Amino acid sequence: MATLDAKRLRAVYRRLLAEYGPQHWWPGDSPFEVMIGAILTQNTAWANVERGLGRLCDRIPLTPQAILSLPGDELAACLRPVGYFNLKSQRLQAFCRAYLEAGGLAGLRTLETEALRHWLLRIHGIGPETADDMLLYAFERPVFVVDAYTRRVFERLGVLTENLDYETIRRGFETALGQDVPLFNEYHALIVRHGKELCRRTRPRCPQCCLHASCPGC
DNA sequence: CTCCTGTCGT
DNA sequence: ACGACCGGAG
Repeated sequence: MATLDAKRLRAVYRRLLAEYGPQHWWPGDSPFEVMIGAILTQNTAWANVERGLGRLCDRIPLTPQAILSLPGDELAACLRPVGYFNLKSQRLQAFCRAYLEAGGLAGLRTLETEALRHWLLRIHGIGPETADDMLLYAFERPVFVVDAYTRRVFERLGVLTENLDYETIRRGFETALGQDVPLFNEYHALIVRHGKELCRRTRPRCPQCCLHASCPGC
């Protein structure tokens, strides 16, 4: 991939921030809650995740020990509004086992970012995007999160070409933008907001889009 | 590529 | 009645 244009990426960021304002993603929750939220929100609307977490919260404290003590089918029942509840019940418990084995937050925090990333990716149910969500929003590591919205928005803008693999895109953004945690945090949140509301897969609302003037896709 | 699944907006 | 949802595994 040709090097991403840093000025272009910053211009897009400024425009999105001016349009939507700060998104305040995951500011108040504990790192552990951010991590389980990252698993539950896989291909799932966040509103449904909040319902699932609320039901779980009513039943047990949100700790790895309590989540592991709950029988898998009862955990799945709490997670029903989330969708994929049987899968996510298993993924959540697999994550909690690994989390405790690693010595919890205190143990994980000592790892370098690359080592922590590889540790996360070895857990069943954690792929590149979920791992990077955790690295950025729970551990505040300078990792740019790439998701389906990122691909769609920047392909339409002519910044990305199709069929680029995850790592290529992630490194492209990180190289262009520098290691800036607050920027990565806000940028990803803005991309999600924009992809959801305006730059939708079908029938994108191009006439209302704040990036319309600089977008060759419409 | 297919499966996993409830909930929302259109 | 759909399609889409802050994806990942087989």
